[in-house]
Amino acid sequence: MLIGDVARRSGVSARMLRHYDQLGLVRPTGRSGAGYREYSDEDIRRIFHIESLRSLGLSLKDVKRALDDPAFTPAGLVDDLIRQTRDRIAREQELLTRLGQVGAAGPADWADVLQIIALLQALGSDSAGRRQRAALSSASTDEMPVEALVEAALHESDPVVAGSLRWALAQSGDAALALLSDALDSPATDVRRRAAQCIAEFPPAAAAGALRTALTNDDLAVRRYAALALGPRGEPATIPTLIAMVVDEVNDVEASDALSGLAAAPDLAEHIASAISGEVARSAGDPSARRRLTQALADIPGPTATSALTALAADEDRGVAVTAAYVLRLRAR
Amino acid sequence: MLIGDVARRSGVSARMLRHYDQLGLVRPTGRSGAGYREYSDEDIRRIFHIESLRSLGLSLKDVKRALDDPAFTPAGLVDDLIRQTRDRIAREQELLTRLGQVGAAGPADWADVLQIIALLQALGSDSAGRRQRAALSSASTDEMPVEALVEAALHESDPVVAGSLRWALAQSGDAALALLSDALDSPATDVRRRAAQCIAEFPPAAAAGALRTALTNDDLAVRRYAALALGPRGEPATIPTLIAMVVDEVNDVEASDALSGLAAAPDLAEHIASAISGEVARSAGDPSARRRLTQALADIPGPTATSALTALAADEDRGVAVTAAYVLRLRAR
DNA sequence: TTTACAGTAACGTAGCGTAATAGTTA
DNA sequence: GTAACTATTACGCTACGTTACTGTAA
Repeated sequence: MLIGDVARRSGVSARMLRHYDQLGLVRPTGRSGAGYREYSDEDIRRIFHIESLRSLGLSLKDVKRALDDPAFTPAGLVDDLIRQTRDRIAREQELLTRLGQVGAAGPADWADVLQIIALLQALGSDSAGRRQRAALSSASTDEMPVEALVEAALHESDPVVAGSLRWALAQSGDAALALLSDALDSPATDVRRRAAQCIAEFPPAAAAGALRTALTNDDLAVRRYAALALGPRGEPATIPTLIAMVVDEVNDVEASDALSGLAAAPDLAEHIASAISGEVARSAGDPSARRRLTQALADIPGPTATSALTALAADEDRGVAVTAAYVLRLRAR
Repeated sequence: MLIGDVARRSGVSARMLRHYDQLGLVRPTGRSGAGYREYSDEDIRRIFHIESLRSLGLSLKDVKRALDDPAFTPAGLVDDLIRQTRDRIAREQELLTRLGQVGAAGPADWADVLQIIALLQALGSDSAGRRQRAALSSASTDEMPVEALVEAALHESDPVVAGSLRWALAQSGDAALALLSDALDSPATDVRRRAAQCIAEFPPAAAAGALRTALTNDDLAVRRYAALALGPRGEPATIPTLIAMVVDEVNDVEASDALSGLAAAPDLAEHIASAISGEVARSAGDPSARRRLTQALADIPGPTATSALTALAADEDRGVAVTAAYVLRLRAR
């Protein structure tokens, strides 16, 4: 069979068949009088074998060895190919995420692209200082790679850098809020909490929706961040969480402040006071919790708070009793 | 700065810096008296820009355009790069599965590899005939690519080919059984059932363990295959499923046979008979189910079966009553 | 004679590594 | 004088496509 026929039947171009000949991979069995290559059935089988091995990613050189050198076994080579392919895939995946982050930022020109890349590199750096500078500079960038910033903020362990990233994100816009809201349901505890903390630092108007959702999150820490952010905005649904924070001594000062702010509305004040006095009853064995609750009650106006304080003035714990009595004297004026 | 310094500081080889010079990508600002390239700070910035863009996968030609041609914007190109990267990843993934299948078969030489590849190609063919031949020939192969055969068997829709694949797998060995057992918990209904059917056709001794596990599978169809395979082997745990098959008219003849086989043990016979008569009571509105249950009872020896048949001889459905009476006459001899 | 092949030879691709050879600098 | 630079030129690698020019079969 002549080269053109072979090419059509095997799908290998005539050029490549000549190349194979030159490499010694397939020497056509014969030549016609005019020097035309004549391929036998055996040659053609060999061509198919070559294509089979090439489909596994073997180089032409390895194919030649595989077909001609009996000492060359597949054992190690196949494993090698698997490893190399895995490596290539991993690299391509990284490239893809980078490209995705750049693309998501919607750069207008190549200068933007360069800025974004520099930012991404710095955000991924091992040096906290570089990450920090990147976080700060990102806020002054035209096209912020929000996706990458969120990613970085959700995984940043350095508290200073994390703070800068939250600040940078807070400047960014609603796209970041959407991504962060998704992260509230992440399987990783740390990620959920960082997401909540980020959202809490957004301008209140923009973040209110996301925070109200967070208020019912399964994760206690998430609910706490949301309560601390929403409480000062007058959201009554935060009250149970805020009181629990006072009891558990978790950001209890801020929680108390938020509660006293909420108590500016008279009906809420009554509600808060009775909820706190309920907690007092439940804190029988924990005088330090009662002391914090007493201090929280101090800033809640109204008769319910006053009567609760009166009861606390007779508390078995001396510190609690003294504090309550003092607060009562102040309120009397 | 001279080329060596630049190379050390930027990580770009001197060779590449000369190459960039030749391409016009970075023309060093000056030359020394002896013709040495002298790079300015601006040149170095440009080199870093080049490396940044290259890290996104841009070719040198595109990098040059990006840095020099203001009309060339990133808009389309980044999307193109993303698409191309996705394509490459998809291709590499396919290659990886092929390599995995070949590697898992543990070929001793390249002839084995060629055989396996041919098999894989045929198994993936669109022509049922080719798949069928591949399935049949796979059984006579030294190094069976068990992984690929299982994969094929779990997704084969043509019943003839599927049968051949099950047969081929049954010849193979325990590796296939392990893979098939995993597939019993696949999220895809079809896959689970095909796996069960495959396991059921293995030599009973080898498959017993897997089948006993399958007996408690969430999928009813899986439990049925397991019961049909294990029942004739004397496994009492199959009894409820087998009786349910009689009621539901699913392979009820084979199920009845299996039950009568199990009933060779006298205590099991009593158990089966009382279970069946319980089903009879529950089949009040379904005379055809009662008829099948009657026929199943026919082959169960012992007093419980006899008394159940006696009750059925007075069934409101004429067909059931006649059958039961006839069976009772046979048993009387 | 035309047409469709065949042949050889050689260049181009991308991104470099690796010389070989010669001049420069400290 | 020697070591450590630098310069230019050019070949090699991979797996082909393409082109140019020439020869052959039907």
